[in-house]
Amino acid sequence: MPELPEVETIVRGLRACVIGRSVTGVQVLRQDVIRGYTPEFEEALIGHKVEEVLRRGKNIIIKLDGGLAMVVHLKMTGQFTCNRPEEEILKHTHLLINLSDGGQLRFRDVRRFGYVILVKLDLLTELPQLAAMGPEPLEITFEDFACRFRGRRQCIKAMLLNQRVVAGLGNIYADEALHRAGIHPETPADQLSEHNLRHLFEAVREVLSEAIARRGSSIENYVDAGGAAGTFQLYHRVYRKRGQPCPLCGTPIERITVGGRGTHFCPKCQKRSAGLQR
DNA sequence: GTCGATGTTATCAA
DNA sequence: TTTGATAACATCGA
Repeated sequence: MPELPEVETIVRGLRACVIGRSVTGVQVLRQDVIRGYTPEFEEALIGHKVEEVLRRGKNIIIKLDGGLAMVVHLKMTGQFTCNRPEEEILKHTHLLINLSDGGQLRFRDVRRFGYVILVKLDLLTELPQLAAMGPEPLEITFEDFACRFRGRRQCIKAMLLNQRVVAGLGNIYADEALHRAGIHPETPADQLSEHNLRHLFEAVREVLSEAIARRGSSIENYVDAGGAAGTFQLYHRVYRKRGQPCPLCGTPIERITVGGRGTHFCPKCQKRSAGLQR
């Protein structure tokens, strides 16, 4: 479940081991993880040098010379690591990319929801999933953030998960941010006060920044580019903590379903009428 | 052995 | 327009 902090951690790790290296070999072990795969995929990559590694929302973007870009989405269980070629190739590894310094990039995904796309650089911004994506929460002003929620009736948790509203939040950080902001996840967005929106904005930025500093949350599969787990799961306050005491008030955390997703919250700290408080 | 839950997103139906 | 269900898939625990 790599969300913004996990993908950011991977991207930072990747930069150190791929920038300036060229692709010397490509092995596709499972074609169906390469979106729009053609037999030219391997050939198209070979000989090209990595110039830049970027993150946009939960997407990894690897820019190569010759006007080429590789977009990777890890969805739920994807891993993107930089290895030594002699390391054991774990089950569910679908793509190997050899680099000119002897390193080897590996894409592994148990459930195969994730994917890799190769596009021409000038078509990158036209990829639908990138073109429609909302702003980066760590790069926008409060006003940019707030105006995306005002006047919308949908419940706030569902909106936070919508990548077209704000990029990069997933189930973990949506739940954690709402708890920090003291907002019930089912609150319709248009019922949030300005104070609520302000607090939510700060909470989102705070939880994402802290999670990046702790190299992400490792719940099931997530590892960074070097294969190491993150530590922010040790600081979760509500996510997957049903029945455990709220760190603020001691009330047992509850779990409900919102927008089809498991949702964790403190019934005392996150009242539905949050907008009327304070 | 079966069933449900897991979490992301595109797609389709209402 | 919006919302909700479903499918893609493997694994784990009850």
